[in-house]
Amino acid sequence: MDEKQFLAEYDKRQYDSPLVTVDAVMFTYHEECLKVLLVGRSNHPDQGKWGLPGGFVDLERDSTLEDTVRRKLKEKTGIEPPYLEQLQSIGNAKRDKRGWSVTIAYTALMAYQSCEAHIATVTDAQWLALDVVSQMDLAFDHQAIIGLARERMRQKALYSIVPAYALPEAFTLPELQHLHEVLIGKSLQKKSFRRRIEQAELLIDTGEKRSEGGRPAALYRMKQASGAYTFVRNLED
Amino acid sequence: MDEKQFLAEYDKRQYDSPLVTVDAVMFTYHEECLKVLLVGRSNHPDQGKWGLPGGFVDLERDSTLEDTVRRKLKEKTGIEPPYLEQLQSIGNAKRDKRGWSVTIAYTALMAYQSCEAHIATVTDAQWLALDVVSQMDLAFDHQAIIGLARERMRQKALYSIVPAYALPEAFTLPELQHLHEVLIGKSLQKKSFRRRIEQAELLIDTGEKRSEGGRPAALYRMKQASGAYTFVRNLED
DNA sequence: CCAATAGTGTCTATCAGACATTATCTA
DNA sequence: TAGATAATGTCTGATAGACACTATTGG
Repeated sequence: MDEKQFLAEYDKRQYDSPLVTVDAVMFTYHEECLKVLLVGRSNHPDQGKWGLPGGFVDLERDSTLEDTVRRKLKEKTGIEPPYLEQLQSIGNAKRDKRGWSVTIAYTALMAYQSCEAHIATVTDAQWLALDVVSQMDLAFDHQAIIGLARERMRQKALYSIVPAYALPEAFTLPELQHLHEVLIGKSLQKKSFRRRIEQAELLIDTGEKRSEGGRPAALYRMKQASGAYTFVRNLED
Repeated sequence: MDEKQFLAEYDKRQYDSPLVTVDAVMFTYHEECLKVLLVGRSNHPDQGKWGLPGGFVDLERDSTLEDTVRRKLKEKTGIEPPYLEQLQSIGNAKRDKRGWSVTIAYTALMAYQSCEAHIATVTDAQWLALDVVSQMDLAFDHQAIIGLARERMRQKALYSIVPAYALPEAFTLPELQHLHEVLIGKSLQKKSFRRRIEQAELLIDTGEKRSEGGRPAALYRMKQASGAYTFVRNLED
């Protein structure tokens, strides 16, 4: 039998295969704390619980897994996030009551402001502070997935400025530093923090300032490639 | 309708879902070069081509994705690899002629010697040098997956001694250094390389030596947790 | 002895940590 | 002016790179 004939006769329905979903851990930074986007589940299973935005791949509409995530996130936030990266896939027989299930989990970052208006119009999606979320009973294994995403972001905070995608396009260095401090879980030396960013020329000074009650801080925005930059030397853990 | 009833009536066959496979990029180090384990495909699609070991999740036998990979690798090599880590999932409508397909790709490392005898007994699996493989026409997108795995290992060589899992249990420092050099693609200062490993106390001196024509080199083995250790400062790229 | 390979001594350069000092705003 | 926050100066310590040197084997 040649391949053409094989493919013509192939019917995947005769093989049992796992459920396939994607889930996104969307972080932002607002009011000095890390928040994650949760969605109220309106369907079984785990109806009524909060969980991560995500869902089934639509074989017609999505041509890649990332299409699926972007589509799901756009439904909830109104926009596509400026940072989206695959986190990890979790697949086992127990995580979903409907049966053997695989989820491809993503981490995403966006500014609180860029979807504030959209979120306000819906009741089934909201930003929740991470320390509140960790006390909640979430759907499926979403609590564990959030834990994985958080740990990954913590690592990134040690060797990159990826967390900056959780801020508005223009931000101050003290603001970025505080975000890193929240992620890493300890305070940082501002001199060290500024020095490495300056030296790597990762940010552009917009020339504008923002005042918080003292000396106004310079507003910066990221250069195009800055998300991909990694420092050779990590901040201390 | 309550959840119990929902689950009783749920039939996943009514929803179209992607094919789900796992694939493993198994590296080893032998005769001064990096090799990857390839398997000759005996079935359509891409029958006759070489590809990565892997296959469909067996919903009955496997209770996690990792079970699937370990099972597939054991079939080909006779043993389970000492290092196995999820690499990335690739899912899109085009990568498999049978239709929308997701593969969860893993990177694995093992010593050449530990499956040499088993591999010799089969004709459909063999170790191939990476620079040979890169010229081959492999099944599906496996060439690209190998590229991803290689890049990940290159990164790990800069900040960890994970590559040591591609060596026999006892190995010499010059041997490990050369493996890192092959991965990174440039030569390293032996002083720097030794110093960081010594200082982090990652290896145990077995007391034995191995001679290669000059002064005999000390044989070491990894401590238990050494694979998880990351240096704060990377080797230069 | 020489050739080959393993391993050390030691200097320099880089960069994060620490912390004191200066700058610039508002009330 | 004081209080607050932003930004800089400068010293120390850790560690990677460079490279010369010594050590241990086999001919």
